[in-house]
Amino acid sequence: MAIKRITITELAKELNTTPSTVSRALRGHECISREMRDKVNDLAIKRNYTVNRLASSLRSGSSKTLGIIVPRVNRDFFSNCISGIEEVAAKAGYTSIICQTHDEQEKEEKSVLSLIESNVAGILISTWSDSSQSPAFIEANRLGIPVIFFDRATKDINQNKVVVDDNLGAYEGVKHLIEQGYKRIVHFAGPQHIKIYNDRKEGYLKALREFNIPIDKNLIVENPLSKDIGYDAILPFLKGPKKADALFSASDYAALGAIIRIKEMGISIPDEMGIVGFSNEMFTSIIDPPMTTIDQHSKRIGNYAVQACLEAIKEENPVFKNIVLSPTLIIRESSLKKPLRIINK
Amino acid sequence: MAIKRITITELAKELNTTPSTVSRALRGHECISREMRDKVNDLAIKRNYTVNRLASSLRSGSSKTLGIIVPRVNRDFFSNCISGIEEVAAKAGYTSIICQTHDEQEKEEKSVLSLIESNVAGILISTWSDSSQSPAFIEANRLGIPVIFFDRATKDINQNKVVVDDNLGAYEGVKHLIEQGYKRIVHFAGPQHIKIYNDRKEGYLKALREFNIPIDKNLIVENPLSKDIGYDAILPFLKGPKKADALFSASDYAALGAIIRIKEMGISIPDEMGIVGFSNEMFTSIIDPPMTTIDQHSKRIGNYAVQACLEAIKEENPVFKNIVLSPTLIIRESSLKKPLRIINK
DNA sequence: TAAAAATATGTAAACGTTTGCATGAAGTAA
DNA sequence: TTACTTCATGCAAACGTTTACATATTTTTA
Repeated sequence: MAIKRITITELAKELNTTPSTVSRALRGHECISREMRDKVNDLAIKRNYTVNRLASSLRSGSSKTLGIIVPRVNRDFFSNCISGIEEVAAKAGYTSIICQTHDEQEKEEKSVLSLIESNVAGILISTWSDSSQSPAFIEANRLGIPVIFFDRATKDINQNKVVVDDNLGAYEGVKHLIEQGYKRIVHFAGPQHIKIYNDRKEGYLKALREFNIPIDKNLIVENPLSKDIGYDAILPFLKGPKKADALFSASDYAALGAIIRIKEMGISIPDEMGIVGFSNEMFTSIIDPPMTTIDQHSKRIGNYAVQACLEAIKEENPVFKNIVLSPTLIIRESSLKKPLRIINK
Repeated sequence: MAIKRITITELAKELNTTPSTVSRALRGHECISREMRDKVNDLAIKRNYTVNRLASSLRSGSSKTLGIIVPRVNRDFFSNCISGIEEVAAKAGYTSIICQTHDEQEKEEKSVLSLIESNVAGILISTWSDSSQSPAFIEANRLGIPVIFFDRATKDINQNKVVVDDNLGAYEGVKHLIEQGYKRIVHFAGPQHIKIYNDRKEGYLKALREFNIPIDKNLIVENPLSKDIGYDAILPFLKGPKKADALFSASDYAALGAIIRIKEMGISIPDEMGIVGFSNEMFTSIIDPPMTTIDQHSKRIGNYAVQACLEAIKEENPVFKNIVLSPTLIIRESSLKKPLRIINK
């Protein structure tokens, strides 16, 4: 069935020249005469020649493929990062392989190894963070394959990172709640071994301290932050001794679950309960009420990450980069107790 | 900087044997003694050996990589298809390269060519449909690279397809609206050169005919079905001579835009206006009111598509497959005018 | 005990490129 | 004319595997 693809050698034969000349002509090597270059290119088009990247990469040792690893592609945040990466990568002639880990560390390890096997030129990863010392990463480092952590970065200083100032974002969000008059603010904190969640919690604490609001550890819930978990986790805070008047969730999804529960209980948002989420997922603007959240400039993160990666690929002795973007608070109805001032759609 | 990776040849030297033996041992060839096999595997692990897939694929001519092309990854429908594909693909030892076209035909062409250059074993694609005769696909066919169209399939009979019965889905959705007592049903139809949108329109017409509801062409709007477009497109039908009492949208996103507008105008859903969307995007269950929509079993589509692909890769003289799944109507509040009977969450 | 069969390993070519070096032709300077 | 450049192309090895075929060793059979 499979017809063999046409090769450089066949083109060469047909033109009574050699593979090396054809190869050089196709890549626009300047030491090939204009006449020969045109002849080769014309025939290549006529014969539907496509380069065999396997052979090309194998010989040249450089692969024009980037690996992207994310927990899952169907989060707006990640798919926007991916768009940001591909945008820049495509311009530089790179293709990308996308892997999903579903937040499983084992899959992350496997993905990295698989990308190494595929000879990627660089790896862009957003996931289990503290794994920068796991065997797969050590191997990537040993082989000189640059690894760029984006969003969820390792604490390790000697790594390339593009992150958002999560601490600042959380601080802004909580400060906003406090300014709106909320006092007992629940915090849905993610797993604390992941740096972003740790930073968000710190930002939460910082805002409370600054406004002299006593810190109540009972208000801090550490959980994996899914919609369903949010739905359950908010319950203890809706009445009884632990009753709170606001929620700052480190994830929009968990906040969503909470909102569903709160509405079911007939509690009013934002009057009785203010809500601030994190990530500016698409749904936050369309639910009822629209949710205040923190935008992380996901696409820009992708842009910067791939730029850093391409630089690291080029440079001989690359220096580790640490790029920090400032997030933006997007205020919507879910946290606007005071008379309405600004609403960003 | 880059340290060269360890090769099969170096393993061979260290064991005083040859590359061929090592190669066979690593792949568990049965003609290698157990003793040798163990020795090789132990050393490979010790030295962090990873196979070089470029070399391997180049030599063997088979690549264990699949190409996936979708309009965009951040649609629940597509990301679920992708999960469905990867699930099965990973089990069979395949990696996948994901490309986004953003609904641009040129990007689709480029993606296909790029996948061919990357020597993928097969291509799974959901996009501009009628391009099955474009140069890139002809080339893929010529090279014997199986192409599986999923969801958005070409009309061309001689192609592999995994689709949902869009006609049936639309029919069920519209029938449901009629049974609820709605009479003037607007249809947001997508671009009609895309088969799925054409089928959905046919399903809409079929239901009307069956219930003897006169077909009013003014109620059919053909547009690219984004949220913003839906927001604008519903306007003419909310008052005046064209006033309608229901919307069947071929896309959840356009329906969402319409809902936002309808609520802004103070019109009640579902009492004054019933809504049915298409695709069961995640947000349809959480907006207010929850939207009735049609689930396409996206993950299953992915499963079937990759199965068909793997079969086509194996077989010598593959037969074209045409798999059709039945969609499921998910009834929620947006279309329940009559006293509530069933609500699927 | 010789021959045949089975088992384990080695040899060398091949996959389609790229690239350092060599070669030949044409042009320029002395 | 000779020698030195410059320009365009060819030669051949290399990238890291896989694999058909050959060889060497052991076991079985007559």
